[in-house]
Amino acid sequence: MSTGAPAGYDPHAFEPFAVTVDLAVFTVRGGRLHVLLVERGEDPYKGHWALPGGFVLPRESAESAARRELAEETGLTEDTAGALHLEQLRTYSDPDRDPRMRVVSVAYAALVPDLPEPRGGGDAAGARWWDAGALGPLAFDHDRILADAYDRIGAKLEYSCLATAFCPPEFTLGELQQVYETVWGVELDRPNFRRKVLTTPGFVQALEGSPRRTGGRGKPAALYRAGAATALHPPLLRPEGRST
Amino acid sequence: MSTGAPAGYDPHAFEPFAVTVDLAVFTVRGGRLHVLLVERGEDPYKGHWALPGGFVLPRESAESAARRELAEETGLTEDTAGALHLEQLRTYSDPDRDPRMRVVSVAYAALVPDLPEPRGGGDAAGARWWDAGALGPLAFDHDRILADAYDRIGAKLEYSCLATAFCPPEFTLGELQQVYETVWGVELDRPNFRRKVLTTPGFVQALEGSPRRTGGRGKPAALYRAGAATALHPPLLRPEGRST
DNA sequence: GCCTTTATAGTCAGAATGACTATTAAGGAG
DNA sequence: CTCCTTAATAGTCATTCTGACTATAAAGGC
Repeated sequence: MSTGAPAGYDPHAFEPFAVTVDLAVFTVRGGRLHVLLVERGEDPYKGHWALPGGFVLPRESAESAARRELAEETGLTEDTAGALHLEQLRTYSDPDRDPRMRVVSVAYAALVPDLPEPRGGGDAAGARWWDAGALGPLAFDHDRILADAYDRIGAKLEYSCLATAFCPPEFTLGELQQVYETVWGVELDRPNFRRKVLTTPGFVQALEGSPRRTGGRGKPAALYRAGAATALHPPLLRPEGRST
Repeated sequence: MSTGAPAGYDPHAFEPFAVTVDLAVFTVRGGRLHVLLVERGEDPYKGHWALPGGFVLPRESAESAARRELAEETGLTEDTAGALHLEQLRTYSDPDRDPRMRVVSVAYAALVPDLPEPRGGGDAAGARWWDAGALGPLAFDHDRILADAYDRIGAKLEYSCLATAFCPPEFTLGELQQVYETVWGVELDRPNFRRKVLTTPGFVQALEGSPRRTGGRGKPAALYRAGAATALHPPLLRPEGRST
């Protein structure tokens, strides 16, 4: 706000706003994009699945609330997953988006590497990963939030180094390419992808002594870790059109 | 929100959140980027300049509130400026960002063509355009919001057709180029800019009968209006690095 | 009529990309 | 052990896109 409260504004005068966060937590497992959802144990939308989230506490910022919720739902903290990427998406404020009261929700997208199945901690009845491809309707306006989140990360892969956030600390270029192919739903040419990634300074960084990942079916692949760069110049454009 | 209020959650139990909108309204005039600011008439920050904005009313969305405030401050509605572009930026929720109470603010960026000086309508003591280059410190965290807004529109010019929102309904390619040069603070090669814009389908649309803008100093320029496209493929990249 | 200014047309080399082919190095089947 | 399959890696080549230019056209000012 800015122009000052209306003269005589009383914070308690009318039904107040509640402020919450909603999280679209994505991961790539088995060549499919997955989203973390929790099952609602109460009305409204009892039995439906929803994005994890919760109230912003009186003395915390929305981002702190998002990190707290993320830790509660996934058991992850900044330490356990250094690559954790949390990004504010946008805020949803339709007056009727929650039938119980006026709730304004700040949505975040989080990208995590493949994780173990979430422990059922927190207040959620159950939490599990769902294939993002085929989801039944979610509670509240979460379908819309999820669609916006999906658009955002797809677009962001084009001009940022974000894809490494989906990978474990050490990864092969094939795994990185898998991330792009999974999120975009397209196939990329392997040599071209490789050239692009390796000629972009700071995108990835070869591991010392060039260890290789063996045990797979083909020629062992070199290992890399995420580089220092955050932006991609020029961008790595999707074969077709874009959104946003 | 999503997981349900904590059992027994009472909306009136603690100091509630107020939800506001803040607007970074940009225009290009005289080859300089300008921002609309209002002077605060009350403490805190009395006498400082701030982004226009105000409370979200109990039955309206943040976007409606933003449009309402924008109309109040500029005298513009959707009708008067068809090209008006309003875009949600992000939400600022630091617990101490307003010393009076807990205020969560949804920030929007608006792009408008060159407008007459704003009438002093609304509750603001005074409102005027400021050169975005050299601004004194603003009230609250508005310096930060403004910086974020600036980053966003600069980045968005690269991959969207947004620049036309700064132009009047009919414009020349020179004027469009001026927008890019002003926002990015760089000089662009005129023939190359022209080539890029004209070969991007749907970016601009030549006016029927190819009228020309005369009265200027050089050869009269052809007039265009904004095309149907919203995204730029491939993008029009800035000469140097980017942000966000 | 010059001169300045701006719009517009066109050229040319380098960079980046898309579509390929070839080679290397593993595991698995026989 | 040897062939076969699989995947990683190394190149090639043509096309597209871009940046840096030069040239021409059409206005106003003197």
